[in-house]
Amino acid sequence: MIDPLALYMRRFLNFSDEELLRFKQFLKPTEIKKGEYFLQEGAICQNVLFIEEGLLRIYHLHNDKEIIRQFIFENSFFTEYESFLAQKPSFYFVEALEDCKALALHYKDLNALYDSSINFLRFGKMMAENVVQHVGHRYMSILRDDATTRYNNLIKERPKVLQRVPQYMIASYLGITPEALSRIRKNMAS
Amino acid sequence: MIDPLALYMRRFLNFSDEELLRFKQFLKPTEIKKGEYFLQEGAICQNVLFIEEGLLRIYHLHNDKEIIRQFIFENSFFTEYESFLAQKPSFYFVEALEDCKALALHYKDLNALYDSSINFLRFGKMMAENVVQHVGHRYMSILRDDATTRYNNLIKERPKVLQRVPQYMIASYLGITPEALSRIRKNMAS
DNA sequence: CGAGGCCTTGACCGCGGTCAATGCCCGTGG
DNA sequence: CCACGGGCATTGACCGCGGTCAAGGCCTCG
Repeated sequence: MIDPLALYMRRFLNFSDEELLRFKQFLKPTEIKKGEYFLQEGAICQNVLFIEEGLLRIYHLHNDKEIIRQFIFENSFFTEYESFLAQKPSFYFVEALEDCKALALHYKDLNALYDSSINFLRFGKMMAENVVQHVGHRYMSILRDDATTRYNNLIKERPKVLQRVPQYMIASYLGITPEALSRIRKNMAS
Repeated sequence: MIDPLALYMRRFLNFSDEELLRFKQFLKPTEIKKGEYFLQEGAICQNVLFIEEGLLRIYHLHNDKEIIRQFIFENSFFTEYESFLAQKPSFYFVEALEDCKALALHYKDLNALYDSSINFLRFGKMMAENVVQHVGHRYMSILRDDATTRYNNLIKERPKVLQRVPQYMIASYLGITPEALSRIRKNMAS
């Protein structure tokens, strides 16, 4: 039987069946319908998600403008680190762009897992290190590349985004306006 | 006796004296003179540093232009995560802007420490999570704020940088040219 | 058929980049 | 002690990328 969660986790560490079973005991199946929020600004992020189906976006509101930080697809873990780790109010919104099925792991349960087995701690460390690399890339890309280059990189590296996310959100993710993205696409066609 | 390293580490976890001693056994005192490199592009980052004195910068070379990613001051840990974790060639240079005294911890020794005590693993996880937050902030700041705002934030949040780093490097760190920073400063005076 | 959301297009503007000239500071050597 | 040179900051002129505002077209859905 297919078990995307086990597959995912074993790509990083070879967890025993017993460990995976223990891990899964804490997971709570959750549905987030399109347009609903997993997290709102001001709320404390209590859970890590493993997304089985669907698509989320995390964005920040600044002067009534949305700045999209990331799109999160199925078969990956997600949490709003800043709020989750410090258990303090978040500056971000996390909204479902498609109907989502996910497994939620609560803050206290995760910490219990960390204390129960060194492998979970290793895994948590690896997840954080992964995020460091990913955000680091995007940070340098913004400093280094113009908008057209960033759009081309997105096409190459995450084509799924183009297919499943409306253009004005992609623009926000790239750090430009919908008008600018429209012009970039026009210029690329010629 | 003052022990900045112990102070630093105990701000995160209460390590026992025995643990700290074990940790320190692996540290190798290192000097990096102003202008010398801790890491060059293409080399593999073999060490984590704890910087006791001095100041480093990490930058990337793109079309003969330096893009400064970070300044690293005394009393903090540093490594080039991407190269260090995967033990693969780095895209960055790490250069001393002032004479540095540092303690170097080798890749294999760090991993031995991770295996020897869960506290070191916890600490490593916290360091990574710290970087996530920090880089995350800077990422959002670039998307959200114009250059003047970013400069003002730097003044507020890291005034030491202004005192110890030449202006054209600050400009690079902010993602603008020296000329642009000069104009910003001029406008702020009036 | 009408309404609203999204994409496109055009006109205009401003932030920041580029290039070149100038000034300033400071270390070095005649 | 002064002259020179090199590195850094500043200033001005000009330009282009991307933002802003407004209008128009297209789709979907009620």
